[in-house]
Amino acid sequence: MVQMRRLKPASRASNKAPRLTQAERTAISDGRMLEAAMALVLERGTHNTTLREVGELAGYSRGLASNRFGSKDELFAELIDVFNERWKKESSALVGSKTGLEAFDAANESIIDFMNDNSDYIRAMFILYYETVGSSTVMRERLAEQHGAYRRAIARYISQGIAEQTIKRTVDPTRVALQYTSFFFGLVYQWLANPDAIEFESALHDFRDAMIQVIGETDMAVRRSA
Amino acid sequence: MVQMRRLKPASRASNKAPRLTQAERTAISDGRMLEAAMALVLERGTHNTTLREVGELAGYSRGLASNRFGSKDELFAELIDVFNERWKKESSALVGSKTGLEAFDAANESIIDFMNDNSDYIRAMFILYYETVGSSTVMRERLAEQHGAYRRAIARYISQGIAEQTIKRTVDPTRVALQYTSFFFGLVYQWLANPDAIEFESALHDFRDAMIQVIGETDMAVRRSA
DNA sequence: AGTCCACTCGCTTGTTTCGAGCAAGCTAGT
DNA sequence: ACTAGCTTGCTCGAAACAAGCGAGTGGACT
Repeated sequence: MVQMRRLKPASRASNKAPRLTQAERTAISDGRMLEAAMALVLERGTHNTTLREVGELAGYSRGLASNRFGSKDELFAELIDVFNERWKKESSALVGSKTGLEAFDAANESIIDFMNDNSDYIRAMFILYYETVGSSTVMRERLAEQHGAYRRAIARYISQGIAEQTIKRTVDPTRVALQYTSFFFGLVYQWLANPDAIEFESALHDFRDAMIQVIGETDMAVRRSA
Repeated sequence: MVQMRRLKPASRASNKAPRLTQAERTAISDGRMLEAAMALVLERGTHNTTLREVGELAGYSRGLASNRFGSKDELFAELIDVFNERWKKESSALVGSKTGLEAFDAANESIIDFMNDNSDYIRAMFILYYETVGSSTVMRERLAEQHGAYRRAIARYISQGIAEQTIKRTVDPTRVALQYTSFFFGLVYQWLANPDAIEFESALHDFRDAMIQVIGETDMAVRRSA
């Protein structure tokens, strides 16, 4: 059970006036509520989280979450957007200007890094991802859009790898991309259901190696360099 | 929108007395309600399906679904159990007494068959599977149990394959099993989000071939027959 | 063997509780 | 005084539970 202590509400009565703009104020309360929502989703899933709890855990009233986000669905959509933003930033920081196989490996490692540092974050994110799949068409379309983006990103790395002759030219990038994303989503799914049973990092490395063994140019079928 | 016509309630006033036991009676109404629940989940997801609708679509009253299953969660748990039962039957029919690589391929094909014949069924089943992952601990444990069973089954086929020398003896069955189940769950997940983007059958075949290329004895790295 | 009563059990209906969502109201800064 | 962030009041609907209804059944008594 999450301790329902109310966080101090935005310290408005501070001695030196913080001098905030309106946008900054709402950003603070929104942030607090999103954080609270994440904690609650982690603990009980979206289903058993109420907007009342979100508002109160964030240090506000019963109704604020409703008032700001309009609906539960929109709150969670917002959460997913925040997650995606942060993920994209993390990933592109590690991939940088790399291309092809190198970029692919960097992306792979960025997932592992992100996972190690923010496993709760990731957990909540994917709970949202998976629960959304049975929702309204609107939500599902956004999800499909995201999935497509992942697949395209991977496919691009593979194409580059072919151009750079680190990957066999007989390989179909979109098929490989689908294999990779499928493996990844499925791995996370099983990890969510039973974290103890899944060795996340080594599973990803194993899969990467197996994949390169199939799609890499023969002299490339080596262990990734640490 | 599902047409909300009430099905004829169990024809008790039949001319030749059906002479049913209590257990048979409840089995009929339970079955009708599970069927209704499936249809509604398919159409709107678990979220937007009410117990009232389930009962009424099945041809009964507002409250029966509640009365029988106790809670929404338990109804869906029951649905999952029914699905699993049917799946297991289908699968073991095709696997039969096969072992090793043959059994693995048969299992793979059974999925494809089941998919082609009952895609709605599967769809509903996995919506439930994925939505459950963020639920209460009890539910998640059942899910974890299921996942573990799948992994163990695949691992057994791999082990047999090693014994039969169709699969390299350097292969770790549990790792390969995890790769396979991950791929499968992730593929279904993306298919749920966007059925049009995913070519289910060929994706499974592709993956199977890639896997065998890695784990099969060199002379085994051939296309599956048919 | 036939009649009747009481009981069982599948199903319904009444009711409570609680969450989502909306609207109107309040209040601290400008 | 006005704006804008936040709260409170309220309505609607779903879940869950309890009490009730009624058809069919078994047992007792004649």
